[in-house]
Amino acid sequence: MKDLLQRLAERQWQMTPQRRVIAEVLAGEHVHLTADEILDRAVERLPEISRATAYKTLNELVALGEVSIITVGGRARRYDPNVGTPHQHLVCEGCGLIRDIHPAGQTGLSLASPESFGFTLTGVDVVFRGLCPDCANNKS
Amino acid sequence: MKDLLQRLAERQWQMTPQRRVIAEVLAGEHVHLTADEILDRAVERLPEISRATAYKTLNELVALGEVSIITVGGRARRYDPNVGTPHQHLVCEGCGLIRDIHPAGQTGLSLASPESFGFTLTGVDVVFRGLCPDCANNKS
DNA sequence: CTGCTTGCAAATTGTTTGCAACACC
DNA sequence: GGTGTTGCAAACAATTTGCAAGCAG
Repeated sequence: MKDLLQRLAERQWQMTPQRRVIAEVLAGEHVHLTADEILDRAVERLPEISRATAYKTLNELVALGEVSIITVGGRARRYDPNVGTPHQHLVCEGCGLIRDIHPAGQTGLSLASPESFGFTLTGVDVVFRGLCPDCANNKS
Repeated sequence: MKDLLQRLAERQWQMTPQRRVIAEVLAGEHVHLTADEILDRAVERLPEISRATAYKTLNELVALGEVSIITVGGRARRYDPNVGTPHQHLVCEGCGLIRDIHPAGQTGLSLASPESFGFTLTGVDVVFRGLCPDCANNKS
């Protein structure tokens, strides 16, 4: 799948320095960051970017469907730029680290119709929880 | 599985009027409420209960492992008293309704070891997203 | 008396919004 | 000049905390 910046260009999304930096931060990291972490990294590259702009940009990317929000326990939302590649998440309950999992086996998790209560299904989120090796060692 | 109040009594959890009301609200509803909704229902039964107490009580129940938090999109956390019975969630993206699903087929969702990055797995959350019949009809 | 629970109010955290200033065609 | 973007500060929402007062053993 194409790069986030490429996809945005194709969609004629108006590019600005602030927006580019946000998109670059999202595309460049393989973990899933909170809005604040994204802002921190964006500020390193472009010190005059403001919090409001970061939030507005992120919300727009979500509205465009180019980024999705994953909420796993913690207080703050995290943003996942990896749409288009179906994947699941593996969350460390110790340190909050989130890894992407690209399932090898059958992904076709679905719901039998008698169980679906008449819902029109649009997606499934799967989150594995556990302890990463580091946290497993440091635990009492 | 036993009732939440029974389990709490067995664990010698100190009972108070406020705590009982919170536990009753949790046990009595089959949907998953936010802290505010729980507080509203608790206030109906016990008007002098305070928000801080509701939060403290909920956090304690979570710490005890008798209630779990589910975070699905929306801003506020929701509390799930239905621990002990493995189940999944079906969330309406229109109105936020959450239903429990007790899977008939394969429950044993697991991770192949080459994919687990050395994590010690403790659980899996599965959330189906879709539109409930009402919201599907009212949609443009 | 001692320890845990409660309630108020204030603090924190995460996110959104109103609005004036700006940049770009 | 009009449309859309930015940044500040203030508003908001959800949750947590400090602390004095209350209750139970």
